[in-house]
Amino acid sequence: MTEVNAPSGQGAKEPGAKEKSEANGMIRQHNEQAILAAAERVFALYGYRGASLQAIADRAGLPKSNVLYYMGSKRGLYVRLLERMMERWNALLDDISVEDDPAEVLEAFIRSKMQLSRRHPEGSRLFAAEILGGAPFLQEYLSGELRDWVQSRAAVFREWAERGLMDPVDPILLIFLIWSSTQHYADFEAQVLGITGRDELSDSDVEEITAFLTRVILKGCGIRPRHA
Amino acid sequence: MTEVNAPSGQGAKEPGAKEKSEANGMIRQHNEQAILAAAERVFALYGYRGASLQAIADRAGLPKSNVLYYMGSKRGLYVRLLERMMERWNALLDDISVEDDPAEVLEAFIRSKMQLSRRHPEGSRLFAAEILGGAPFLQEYLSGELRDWVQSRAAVFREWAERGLMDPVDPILLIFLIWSSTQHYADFEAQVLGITGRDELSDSDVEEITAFLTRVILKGCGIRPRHA
DNA sequence: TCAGAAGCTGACCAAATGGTCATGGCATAT
DNA sequence: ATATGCCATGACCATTTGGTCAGCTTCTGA
Repeated sequence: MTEVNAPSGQGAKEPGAKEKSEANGMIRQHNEQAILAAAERVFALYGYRGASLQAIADRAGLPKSNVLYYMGSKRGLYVRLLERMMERWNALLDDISVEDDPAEVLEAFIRSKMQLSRRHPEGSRLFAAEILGGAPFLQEYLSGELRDWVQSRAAVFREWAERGLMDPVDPILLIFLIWSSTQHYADFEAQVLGITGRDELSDSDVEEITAFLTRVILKGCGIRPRHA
Repeated sequence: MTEVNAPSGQGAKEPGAKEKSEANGMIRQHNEQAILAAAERVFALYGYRGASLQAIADRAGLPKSNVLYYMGSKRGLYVRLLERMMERWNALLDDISVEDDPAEVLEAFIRSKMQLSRRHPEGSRLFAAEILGGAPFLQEYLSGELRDWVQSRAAVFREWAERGLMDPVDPILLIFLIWSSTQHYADFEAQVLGITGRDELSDSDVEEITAFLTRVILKGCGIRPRHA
């Protein structure tokens, strides 16, 4: 269920997080959204420790107390953002079967991962910062849920290889290759923009990158570009 | 010259950084090394803002004052680490010519980049954290020196493509692909270990990864695996 | 032997940190 | 009107931050 665990200490009471029956005031929803967006940006930029509630509050246009009022604590806010990002991440971990077409599956895989990086660059960077810092909050998720998912996907890839539909490459390394090469365009955006001399990536840039990665990776694994 | 520029403010006097003629005391050298190593780790874990001099001092086994005494300021220490990392990085940006063998060049490229991630994981993560935070200190380097290097390499790749030695893929995207897929094993080490269930990557693991990346990327670009 | 420099560090500082709380505003239901 | 509950926030707190400095020890050269 994508449960994020804190490395120590138990959760404090969080007034804003207790489901509020329903019919949340619009003001509340609006403010919560503003805080979450601001926090995602600030945490992504500075990491968990480097981020300050003051900076988040400023960016959300609210007093610091208000942020605490809604989110309870810095840690709670951070965990909530991580969980939101893990949900997005999980949403594209769809199921596949040995009967599917390798080319189609891998292309969809690359494309949806690329879209995730593009649609939620701040969230992607937040995730990256968390891993970079040793994944103190996500360790359990990584070695649990996510690991299982990777293993099951790897089994399918291996079966494909045995049926001669692709080269017998290490399927886990292949997954890492796809993750890293797509994630790169969110996490290292500053580098990409600096080197290419742009000030942002357009939709067509992203399309081109997706096509490039699909082409090179599929060919590199000996997958014919489309089923007949 | 790999000069790192601060985003604002001018450098303060740094007693420890002024070249000390030569014959630096062994104590000094030892302490400086301890501080640099500790700082690299702490900055990599928590980012620039999240890192505290106290944490660095503790890890180096020295009082906080001593860290300031050697390094002058937090900013100075950080810049120095970035410069050291950029030097290592530059060391593997060797020259190539259109006459070289594509397979050899790309394999060496992948291998040396992989070695960098392996030999200096903390430095790699420090670099990643800097880029993640928008590259406030490295922007100039990225859009200057590094950009030039990329462009010159790209020209060679294009020429190879025209001679039919490789597919006509976008050379810049190819460079990004190699950077991201190798960098991944330093920056996302926590994820890689969590998913594979190991507690560290052995030399043979690294060798296997290098072989995998070389194989897939070369084949993916239509480069025959070795010159005759 | 001794003066001066270099190495080192505890005490201290203003500023910023995450978090608490008493209070005030403002709707709706009585 | 008046009471009730949520919304909102300024004032405040202990702790930690990066950085300074006076004064200590240790080394070096004459």
